[in-house]
Amino acid sequence: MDTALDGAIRVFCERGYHATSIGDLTAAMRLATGSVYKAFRDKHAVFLAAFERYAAVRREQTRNAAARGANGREQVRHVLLSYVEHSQGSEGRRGCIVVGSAVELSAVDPAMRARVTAQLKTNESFIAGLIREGHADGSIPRHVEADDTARLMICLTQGLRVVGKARLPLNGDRLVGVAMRLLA
Amino acid sequence: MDTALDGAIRVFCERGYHATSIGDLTAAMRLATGSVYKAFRDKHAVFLAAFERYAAVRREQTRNAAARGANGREQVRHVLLSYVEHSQGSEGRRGCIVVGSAVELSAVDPAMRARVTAQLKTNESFIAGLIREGHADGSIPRHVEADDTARLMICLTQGLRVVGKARLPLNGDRLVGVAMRLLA
DNA sequence: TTTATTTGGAAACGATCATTCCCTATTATC
DNA sequence: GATAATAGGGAATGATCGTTTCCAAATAAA
Repeated sequence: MDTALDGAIRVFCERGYHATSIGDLTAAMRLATGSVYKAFRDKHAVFLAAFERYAAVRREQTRNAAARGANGREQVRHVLLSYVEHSQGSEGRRGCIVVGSAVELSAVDPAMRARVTAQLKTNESFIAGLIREGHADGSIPRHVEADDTARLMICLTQGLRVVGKARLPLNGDRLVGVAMRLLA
Repeated sequence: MDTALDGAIRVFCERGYHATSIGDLTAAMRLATGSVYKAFRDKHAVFLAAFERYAAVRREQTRNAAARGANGREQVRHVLLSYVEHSQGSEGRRGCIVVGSAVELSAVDPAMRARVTAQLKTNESFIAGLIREGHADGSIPRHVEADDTARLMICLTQGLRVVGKARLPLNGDRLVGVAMRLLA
């Protein structure tokens, strides 16, 4: 089932919700029409399940990236680097289902909007926590305000996905090098 | 005609391309179906015209915002402030047609992708130019690299539109205050 | 006034969409 | 081994989409 959902994630990321037909879904999930409707109530339910799985995987990937840093500052740096990497290449061109949901659905689908904001806030407070760790371990100056800086970094990460989907090249080292000035 | 296009912009921003039906368009443009097809070849042509007009208006608004600054650094600050303002409130909830096109169409529509990247690059080099002005007038230190910083700021602005569409509150003064550290 | 010409509006069309229904294997139960 | 139950696949269905076509009204020309 997860392998089928991975296929759904792939096609939903690439084309978004409305441009993905049931035919696209059955092809990507390697399931027949009837089987999809046996497992999910409707297309919206497939999208919701794909979103949940995608968000969970991405949360874990972000936490793994942070774990590669030795202090708060380095942890933030690795999170940003991870975001740039995921916004590039084939995955970057495919796109992010969270950004896609925010842009395509949040205006007309309160349930999806709630999940988008939840994911954004989770990541935001995770980054704010890393900044506070940096305060504690001395790697980030105290005058760097955690909450505002974290919200700005969330904007940055979501923007990376947009720019990456438009296929502008993103140099991880240089962009993150510039972004780290926010922690100076 | 421009007033009709403004209606099209409104509905395309809010719902995106695929979720906007011809019925939505005729209502928003205050035109009957036949009249829309008399003025445009098809739905895609309406979207393209709406995109062009939106992009031109936004370019001018961004340049007007920059003109409010007395030096390079202040000009960048006003551009960022302008983006936060446009990403908030009813306009922020409505969304940006450039971001929408990047997310919804750039994967499958090369013509639209080209226009998205053109708009991003135009804004990027505009910001880079402002930073170089700051270099010249002494308001921005020379060690602030213009191109990379400008690209990062483009990511930031596009991310602001995503986060604003998800209806997270954005405090302009505080966010821009944090972002201005990039020019320190 | 009458006749072209143009503009706006609504019904009609084929195509495609999401969804349902039914049939066929396959597995589990007795 | 026979039967019941379940899961998967694909054709049928009603609705909606984008598009076309035709008609009426208004304007300009004669």
